[in-house]
Amino acid sequence: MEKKVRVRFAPSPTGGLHLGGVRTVLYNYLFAKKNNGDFILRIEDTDQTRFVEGAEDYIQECLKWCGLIPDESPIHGGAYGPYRQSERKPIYRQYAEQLVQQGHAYYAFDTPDDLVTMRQKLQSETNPTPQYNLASRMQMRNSLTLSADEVANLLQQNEPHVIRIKMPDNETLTFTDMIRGEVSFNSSLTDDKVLLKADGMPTYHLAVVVDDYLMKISHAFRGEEWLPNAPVHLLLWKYLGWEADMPLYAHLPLILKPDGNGKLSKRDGDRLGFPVFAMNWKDPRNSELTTGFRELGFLPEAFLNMLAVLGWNDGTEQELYSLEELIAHFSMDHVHKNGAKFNYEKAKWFNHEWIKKLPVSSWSSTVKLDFEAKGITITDDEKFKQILELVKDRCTLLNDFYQQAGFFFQLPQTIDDASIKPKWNVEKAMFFDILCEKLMLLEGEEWNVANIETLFKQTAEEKSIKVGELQLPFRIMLVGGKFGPGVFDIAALIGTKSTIERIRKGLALLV
RNA sequence: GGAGCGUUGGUCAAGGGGUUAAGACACCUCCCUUUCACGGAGGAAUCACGGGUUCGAUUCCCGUACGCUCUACCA
Repeated sequence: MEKKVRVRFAPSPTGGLHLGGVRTVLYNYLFAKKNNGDFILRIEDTDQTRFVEGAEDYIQECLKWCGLIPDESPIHGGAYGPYRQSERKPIYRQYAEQLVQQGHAYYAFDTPDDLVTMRQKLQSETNPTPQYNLASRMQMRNSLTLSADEVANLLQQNEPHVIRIKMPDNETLTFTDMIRGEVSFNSSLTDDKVLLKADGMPTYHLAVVVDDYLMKISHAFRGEEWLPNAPVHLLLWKYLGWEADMPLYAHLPLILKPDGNGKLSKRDGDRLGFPVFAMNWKDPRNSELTTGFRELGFLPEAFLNMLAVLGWNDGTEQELYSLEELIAHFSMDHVHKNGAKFNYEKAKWFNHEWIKKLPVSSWSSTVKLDFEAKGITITDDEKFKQILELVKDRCTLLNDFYQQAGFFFQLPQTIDDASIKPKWNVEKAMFFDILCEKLMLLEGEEWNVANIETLFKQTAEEKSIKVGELQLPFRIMLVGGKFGPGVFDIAALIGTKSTIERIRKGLALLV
């Protein structure tokens, strides 16, 4: 019987959702969609000490912004709930106990101090990080070394304990990774990982296996950092008797820091001046705010597109993909094996391309919000869109529009008169005076780009001044600096009154 | 230290025994534009090293180097 493709989104809510996390979710999503499968959003909150208040909602909001999950929360829906690991505690205990009974796991009563002591005792030049493994387990306080009675007694007395897997001696464990092909490990080299913690919560190792089985997950994608732990998971599937149902694993390459080497971290973003989180994240523990791609003015389309091709491509020259196109083109065998350095310049390029590609109406409301936050009220939406259309070629981020188009709605705050003054003279002042008078005569429909330009050039000719020498002063008077679209376009859009007002203000400043 | 994984221009990368080794970002030059962009034309720049296998390796194999990840009652 063919198994339905079912993948999971399993972010851990320990604060923020970084690029790698979103990309893992994205590949999960693309693969599921491509194969008409389901996906499940599961919250891995097994680590209560790092679990952060509000992070769960944050993760959902990020994924909604990206368009990867529908508006109604999938955490609470679906047939395989509950989806929070903290709500599944009894389930994990049951399987952990089962493993103990089968002899594949054991109770360990060692205190944290005991572990430290063991590590110190065993530490040597050739073994800098001693493990709780077949070499040391028989010297520890566990159900392998204690008598059955003692163990029963300790359990009876609620003595704090964990359940650890008993790694077999010298077995070769092999599995096929969707990206890397056949990978094998020697079981002796992995330690006896804790499966169930003293607080009754499972570790990731137990939880993923149990959840993946119970939720009938067919494919599991996760970061490459999990590869060394795969043998533990493999063994668990085997010991629990579920080997036939084990999902296909894909260990995704890491996203690396742009400079130097190593995994990209939040700190790198702060240090180098770019975001690493999808959205703004305010850590409730210290009120520290980390800016996200969304708030910086990224389009979700661009964000996803950029992430998708950082580690995957379809073998063609295409670089711009919509979500639909990604679904159509995505294939796991084109996912790279090696990590990729994140390049913020390229990320911005993607955003610029998407600003140009998407209709203005699909993002104008976001820009409108930004304008309003900066004190500009938009009353005429049509005109607003017209303006955005005019300046979008020179905007890389949504937040750039304020700089590129704010002057359409308010007089320039400052005038870069230093750029005019060196070449300013009486003749030019007279030109602008005359220009104002002439411009005032243009009424109604006559106030358009072509007429303004003609008038401007005619007047320049009459005064025998080169048009080029007059355009820069005109621009600066209108917008305040050396930026913005064509001067005549600007004049046409801001209207007679405002144009003349700005010229007069400029002239007054240049006297 | 050990294990696993990786290594094509500065970055992202295509290709995968015979190629002028695609393309994109960034960079440089020029054109367009008397702002800045956009757009157009061009340029510089790459197969980590050493051995095999082969008529022929960037491509396959083995080593070496380098990098990364893991080596927790974190995920």
